[in-house]
Amino acid sequence: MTDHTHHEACTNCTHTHSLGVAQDIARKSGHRWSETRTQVYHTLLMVDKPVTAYELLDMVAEKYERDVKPASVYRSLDALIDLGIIAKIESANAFVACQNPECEHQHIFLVCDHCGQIDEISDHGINRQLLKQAAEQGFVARKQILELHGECKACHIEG
Amino acid sequence: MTDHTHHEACTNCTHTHSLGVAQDIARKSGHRWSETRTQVYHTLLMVDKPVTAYELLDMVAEKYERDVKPASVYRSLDALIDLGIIAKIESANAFVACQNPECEHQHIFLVCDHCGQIDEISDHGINRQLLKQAAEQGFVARKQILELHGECKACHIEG
DNA sequence: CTCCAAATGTTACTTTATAACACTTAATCT
DNA sequence: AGATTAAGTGTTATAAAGTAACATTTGGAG
Ligand SMILES: [Zn+2]
Ligand SMILES: [Zn+2]
Ligand SMILES: [Zn+2]
Ligand SMILES: [Zn+2]
Repeated sequence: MTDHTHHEACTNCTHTHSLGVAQDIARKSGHRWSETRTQVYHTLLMVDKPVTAYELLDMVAEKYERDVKPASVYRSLDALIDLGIIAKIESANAFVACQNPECEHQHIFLVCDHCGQIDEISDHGINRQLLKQAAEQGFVARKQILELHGECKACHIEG
Repeated sequence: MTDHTHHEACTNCTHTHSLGVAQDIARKSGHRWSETRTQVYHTLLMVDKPVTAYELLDMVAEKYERDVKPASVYRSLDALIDLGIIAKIESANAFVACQNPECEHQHIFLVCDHCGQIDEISDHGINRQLLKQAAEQGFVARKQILELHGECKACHIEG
């Protein structure tokens, strides 16, 4: 219970909790945890906006001074997606940490094409309605990809 | 008015109408039309399911016996998307002809992960609701990417 | 028939993502 | 603590998806 070495690396941020949660989720669902996954997830938490796998690779490489390779990053990303604690923005080939790892996750992403920042809609009614409509057409939906592109509040006011 | 050479190429299918419509839409919106666009669009209409740009490239190359290049295919695809007569399935890096080119197009795609076929939900209420929710958070949405993955009716029955 | 912006042909390249296989390690069980 | 082993990583190479740049051609308007 005291062996949280991968948490101790970061003393000046608020993500230790998230990392602990991530690890717990991983163990509960039969996945292992690892140094690479910690680094990838922690970096994603830090940037707090969608980044591509290769951008992430560069960040991890610099921050942890290692020569991490694409395959490793993609493997970690796959695992984190499996755990439901990060998500891929399909329309941007980018990855982002979920805002609330413990909640349901059929995300509705609002992607600002101006600043790259994203927000989420957390109205599960829409998710349910989609499921229902699909079911009425005989379609069994397992995953929803919902991404709106446009301009966020901040960018819209400025621009 | 009699110069529809690019239509006449196909005598045993029902797409001549769609091709004519496409051409009209293109002209109205200031785009030109071209042989490559005809071929790309016609091939997409024929397959009637999502295909990647490179699959499409191979089909066009074989069907029209030409050495078409990626850049050309992508250019045509971009143009056809601009016209609103085809759509990209972001979560599959694939392209598909719209079922009804003349209608509004904020598509809701149902992608069968088993057979690759797609269907659409045509409940515009969902699109409106998304727009509204986004607006309430100060987000101005210009484009919606809505893709549900799962199993279509046919595949679900078969098991 | 002329004209020229729009589109294409071509080459080379970037970005995104995965396969294969030897090696290492996290978690479990003595 | 030490052994066990499936899960995960390192590494190399390559596939798949998409774009830049620039010379050439062409759709369609006048
Ligand atoms: Zn931290
Ligand atoms: Zn913005
Ligand atoms: Zn035809
Ligand atoms: Zn199916």
